[in-house]
Amino acid sequence: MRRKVTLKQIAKELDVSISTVSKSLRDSSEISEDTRQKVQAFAKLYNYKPNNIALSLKNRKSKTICIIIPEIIHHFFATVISGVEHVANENGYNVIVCLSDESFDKEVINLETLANGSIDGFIMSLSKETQQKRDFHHIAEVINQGMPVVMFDRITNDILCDKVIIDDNLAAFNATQYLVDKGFKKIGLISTVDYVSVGKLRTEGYTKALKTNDIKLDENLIIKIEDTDNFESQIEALIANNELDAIFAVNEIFAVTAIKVATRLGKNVPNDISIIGFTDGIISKYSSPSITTVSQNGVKMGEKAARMLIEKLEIEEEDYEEQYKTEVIETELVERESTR
Amino acid sequence: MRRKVTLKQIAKELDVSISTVSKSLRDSSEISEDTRQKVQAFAKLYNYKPNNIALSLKNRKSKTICIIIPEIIHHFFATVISGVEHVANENGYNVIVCLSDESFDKEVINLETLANGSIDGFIMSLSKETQQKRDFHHIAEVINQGMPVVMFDRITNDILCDKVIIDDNLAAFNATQYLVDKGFKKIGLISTVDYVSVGKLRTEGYTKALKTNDIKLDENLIIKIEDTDNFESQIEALIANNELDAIFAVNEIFAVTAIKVATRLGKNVPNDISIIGFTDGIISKYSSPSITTVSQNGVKMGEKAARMLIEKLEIEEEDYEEQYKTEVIETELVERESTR
DNA sequence: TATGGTTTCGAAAACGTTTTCGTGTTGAAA
DNA sequence: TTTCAACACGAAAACGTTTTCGAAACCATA
Repeated sequence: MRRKVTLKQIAKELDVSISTVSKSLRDSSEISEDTRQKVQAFAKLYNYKPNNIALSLKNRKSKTICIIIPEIIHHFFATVISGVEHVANENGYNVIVCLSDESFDKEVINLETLANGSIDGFIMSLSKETQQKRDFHHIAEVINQGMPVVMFDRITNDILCDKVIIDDNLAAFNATQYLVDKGFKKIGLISTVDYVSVGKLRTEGYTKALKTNDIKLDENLIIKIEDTDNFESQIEALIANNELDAIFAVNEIFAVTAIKVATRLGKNVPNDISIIGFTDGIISKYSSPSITTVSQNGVKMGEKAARMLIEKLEIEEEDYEEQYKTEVIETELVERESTR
Repeated sequence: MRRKVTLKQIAKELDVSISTVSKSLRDSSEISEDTRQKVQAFAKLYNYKPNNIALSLKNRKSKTICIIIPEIIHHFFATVISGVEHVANENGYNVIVCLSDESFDKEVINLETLANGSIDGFIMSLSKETQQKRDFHHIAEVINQGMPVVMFDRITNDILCDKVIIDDNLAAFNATQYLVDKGFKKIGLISTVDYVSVGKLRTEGYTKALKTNDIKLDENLIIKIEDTDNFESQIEALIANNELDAIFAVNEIFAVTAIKVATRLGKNVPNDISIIGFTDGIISKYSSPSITTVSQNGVKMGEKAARMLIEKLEIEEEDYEEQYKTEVIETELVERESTR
């Protein structure tokens, strides 16, 4: 076992100073060709690599960014990570992944433990609990300490920072309009409780679309799911008690469950009932029938968020001006088999 | 904007030495009750938090571990991350996630850039390319530098280190046996090319089960998929050209695709053909019919791997003895609707 | 020989901690 | 008054870098 070699050891071995070694390795013109080569050869032989931690301390930047997400199991978040990762790596950054598990406390802890030099900036999507409590002081604090934060997808307007979102409202509007255009009038909505920002926005898009088309809003056709455990019965009630033409579900799981329940109730998808989902994940693709859905490109969101963050990080201190952007990523309606 | 406060600043402000401040904050008995309270009050007021990087440099450990996986989009790997993350956090460690994208080069780069002080140890699953090349020098190197590595799922016997796996061979055997017990004789296999370690092992389990039951191995019933892009046609050929009773697929995607293709070919699953998958992911659960599958508990694997790594990390240098374990995580056959 | 300019290198500070060791001050005991 | 422990604190080293600045050493020119 060979421990990592340091500048000091090389210096001692070659009987020169640490500075000389450092400069030689960085091809400084201060050093004679002779010693430079000698040092470089030795360093190569012993496979010298500068210690990242020491560099971080010296430079006061870690070249690491942190992404905090509510759940990694969500395919959407996984794709975001993947986008962040690629852009980060391209620019010489590492990525620390933290999971809040939809918990406010874990979110706070994650921010606190990492905002002490370990990382240069955050990319995050709010936990459900945080959105419910509307308590964002922890985020305000790190921003106040001069650490850039980029929020994506589940954001809040109470915090000023860079953001990357999709136009949930518009996307939901378009999805609903798509169903209306097909001639459907009784369109159900499977959404989440309102404190989940995206759920609320998508609900608004749905209602707006109905209103635009002079379709009367029927509260009975709307369910807002809180608990992710036993929502199947709620969906079953929705479908069984109403003669629906179509359903708009605000995520994949709800959509695929709706298909399953409908089928079980003897309704054929899409012939008897059309179903549209949100998020173009693995489920939508591989479900039978495959699901028509609003595609929110997670990879693109991640890439964008990472780019925005890194841009902020690389601005010289002096040139810094407080100015925040909100980028909207285009969504797309992917037509598949669950609608006719 | 308030920059982070350091010991030095507190010391200057309170007109004491840095040592005094440090000791006060760590409740050292060397310091008088008086100054201790004064310092602590001041530190609290200015929200002092020790700089992690400085601590890392001092302690020569970063309290961070890195997990390298081939793809984050894979639900299985996402669950592993989640397991690693929880155990790591419980023990005060952070997790850096790196993606190799199934590329040898990226794997090498990831190892190299992080093995310089940034992290204390690795948890990894080999990329396809690495398994194909059978080149593991990069891993041997970091281990040789004294950095603990735990491999999981896609491992190699060429490297000595802690490992956590499932018994792929046995699990595949059991899955196949399950089909045999149902009375099926013509059982197809949808596997991956042999250099993917788990694919090979699962193929072996399949053949062993057939042999054990005196069923003649028919090479025509086996396909090994290399390219993940257009495998659907291969599966279609398999099903169309053979009168299969059942299929064993070595992953979810293959299984769900088999269902889709079979259905398209007019065969009912499970009445005409039974299908069994591997990995209890989101697809198996939400597919219709839902898929009977071998559940490999990713969370458990991640937890186990993290525990093994951290255990190695916390051993005192002196007590260290080179000794490696391979932990086998139990698998389970989850019966669902795709088999009868 | 004196001057001055290169070339080549090293000392030291800095990043922010922790910890060891030394030292001055106090109070009490002799 | 002297001595000695206990107490309270500070200086400095260490972790591994980079970089500034100063200083030898050398050479060439006047």
